[in-house]
Amino acid sequence: MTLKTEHRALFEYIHKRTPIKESDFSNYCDHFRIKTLKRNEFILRQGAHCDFLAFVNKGCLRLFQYNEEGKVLTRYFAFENKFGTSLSSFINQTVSDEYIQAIEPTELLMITRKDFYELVENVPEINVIYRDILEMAYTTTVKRIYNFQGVPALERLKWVMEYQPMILTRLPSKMVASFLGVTPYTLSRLKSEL
Amino acid sequence: MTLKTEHRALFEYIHKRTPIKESDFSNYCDHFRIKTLKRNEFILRQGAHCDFLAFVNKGCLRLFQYNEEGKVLTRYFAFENKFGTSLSSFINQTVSDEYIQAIEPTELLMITRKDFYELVENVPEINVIYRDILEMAYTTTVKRIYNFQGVPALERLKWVMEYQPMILTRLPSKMVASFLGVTPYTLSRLKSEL
DNA sequence: TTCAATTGTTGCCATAGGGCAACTTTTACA
DNA sequence: TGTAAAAGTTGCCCTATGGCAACAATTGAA
Repeated sequence: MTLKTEHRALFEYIHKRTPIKESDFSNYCDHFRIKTLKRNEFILRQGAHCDFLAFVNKGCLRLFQYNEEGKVLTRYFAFENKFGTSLSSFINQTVSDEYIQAIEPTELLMITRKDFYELVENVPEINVIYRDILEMAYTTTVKRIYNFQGVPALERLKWVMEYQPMILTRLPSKMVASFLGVTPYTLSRLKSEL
Repeated sequence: MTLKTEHRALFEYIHKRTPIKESDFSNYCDHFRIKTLKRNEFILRQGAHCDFLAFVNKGCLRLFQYNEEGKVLTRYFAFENKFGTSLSSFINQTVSDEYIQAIEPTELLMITRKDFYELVENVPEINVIYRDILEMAYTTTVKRIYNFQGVPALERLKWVMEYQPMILTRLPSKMVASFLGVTPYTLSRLKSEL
């Protein structure tokens, strides 16, 4: 039995991080169900419980929240071959402060929290993958803190240009600004300084 | 056999989070060795590998790094009953960007990375504790990002006053400023606006 | 393909926070 | 416990970024 096309990228993702046989993967990969989203469609809103984990096959997810003054604060973009979830809510089964939205027409593989934790307990490769997700999420956020604390906006922009160019090429500038923690006016001005 | 005084607080910490018998804990608690630090003493420097996890019995640790211009960026203070380590380095066995320093005369329980991961594999309670540490580290850093991205300095100060008052009462103002991401001048001015 | 709606740019001024200097207060340890 | 060094405060001015308004460019749905 051969793998469905839709599960191919996820298999490669896992295979890159830990030894895994395609035949084993195919035993449980149907827990990851395909879901397509239109541009701007939400899969999580503030106040809801995040009970899923999503792997991006195609398209892009944005994680953000609103601050007290109603300003949009963008924390993360998940492009192809990345996982997206509101991890704090997913882990602790608490209400989410964050929204998750598709920015482009998007195809996801989604697994429920319950199914995922069952795989984490019973499938060593998924256990490794979960550890990997947690570690990456953590190290990414720590880098981001140091960035906001000690790096001026123009340098943050240059960093994104170098290491995450898709953020600039695929997303509206308004969202890039929100990700960088500046207004669209300022981003526009920073660009002209490059 | 009764628990040594030095292991009491760690036992309580674990006990609060997961069922555990004192007699079981005493089987492996000697992996956590006591270490005392003088004020300002370092236990980790940038460029070293962080191969330990420290539980603070008494005193306070500061985690920080320098940015390109040499400015001190403080990320976290670990007071009594908190764990401190440079988690990215600890997890990935990479070189640390961070320093860890005692701010007060400090008493720690330290366990090596090797011993700790052995306990994580073999002792269910320690496995739970490790998951807990990762989750808290992650959710703390995410909150901090949203703080820097969308909350003005005066509000950040008020937040610390309410939720982490020890930062203000026990630490020099210079370090508080660095933690808040402002200069000591600005912190001094913010205080007069309260 | 068009055109209303959204997004991006830029001039102008406002504001938050930075940095220096001078001064005061606190601290540490001889 | 005296004193030098460090830390904290404040006046003054500077810089980075914010916010409004007017305009230009782009977009997407009919």
